[in-house]
Amino acid sequence: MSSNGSFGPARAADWSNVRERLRASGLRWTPQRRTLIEVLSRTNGHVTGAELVERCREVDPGTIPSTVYRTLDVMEDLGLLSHSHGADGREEFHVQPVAAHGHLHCTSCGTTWEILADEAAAVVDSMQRSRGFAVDLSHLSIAGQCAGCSAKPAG
Amino acid sequence: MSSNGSFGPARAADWSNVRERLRASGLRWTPQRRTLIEVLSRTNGHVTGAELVERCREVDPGTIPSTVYRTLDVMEDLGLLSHSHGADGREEFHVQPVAAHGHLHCTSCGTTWEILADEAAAVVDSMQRSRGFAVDLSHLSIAGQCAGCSAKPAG
DNA sequence: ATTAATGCAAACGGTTTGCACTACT
DNA sequence: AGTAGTGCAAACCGTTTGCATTAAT
Repeated sequence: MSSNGSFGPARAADWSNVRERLRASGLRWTPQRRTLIEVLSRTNGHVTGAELVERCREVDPGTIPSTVYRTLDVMEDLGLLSHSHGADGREEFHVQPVAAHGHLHCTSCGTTWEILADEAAAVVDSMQRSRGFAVDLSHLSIAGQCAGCSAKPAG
Repeated sequence: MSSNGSFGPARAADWSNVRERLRASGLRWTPQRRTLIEVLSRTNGHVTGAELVERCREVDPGTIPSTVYRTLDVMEDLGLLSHSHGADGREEFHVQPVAAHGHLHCTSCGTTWEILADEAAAVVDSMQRSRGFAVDLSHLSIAGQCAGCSAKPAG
């Protein structure tokens, strides 16, 4: 599936050819899409749809939510994005560039970290063994208490 | 935490004494709460808030959503319920009786299974080791493809 | 008599949809 | 010209909130 076996510094996807990719599918290149791609290209990790709308507005104040969501759909079809649901239940988009990863969410301090493949190996392997279940790392979501918060007296 | 060390047939929580539990906290026993408890008492596993509202309506057609949600809050405070977020991002309530467990969701067929503590040990241990992170099993959510769907040619 | 809880209705927040209009190709 | 995409506004869906009223204690 992935072409590189290691998980070194994640390389960003090639947003520069989205235009051609769209064309190839008979789709179009518009200013609004350009704006979203610009935003996405400097994003790595996860963002909610609402966040993207907001960031697009910084670039183009006239940004319309529905347009953003529709374009996000298209980007997902192109394989440049994927989405899951965050700890608060909101849609959460992942910029594909970074190796597939899950999330670790501390319910005490609210911080979220990424879990890369090697760290998730234990989960992936055990689910495969016990159930024959193929874990989708990019949808893996684990909640609990981080080291810092576990240490504290729990204020 | 749990009084029984094994994970045999999960036994339902004692909903019969909720009334007293409420009283003990200076809270009240009302017909509406009775309805919800009735519904909850024959529920094991996970349900969404909306589902509970609907089931309550089957018992008492006059059920009001806000009342249900408010009572669910109370039940959670009493420790009889917990909640997390399902694959579709909706609130998902868990009837506590069953040992703490996570969820395994097949994105192909939509089925959801429960992951009990022994199965999750690999995850819990590895996160503890690598990050000092204390995984909250009841919020663990893993998505991917189940054995059956992985086997199929992928329709 | 207290005051927790209810019913109602409106608000909310993120996301989706219908449709006439615009603009990419 | 043809049709994908946009803007807009309204709908949606689950959930939350404010407030006057009701009812458990």
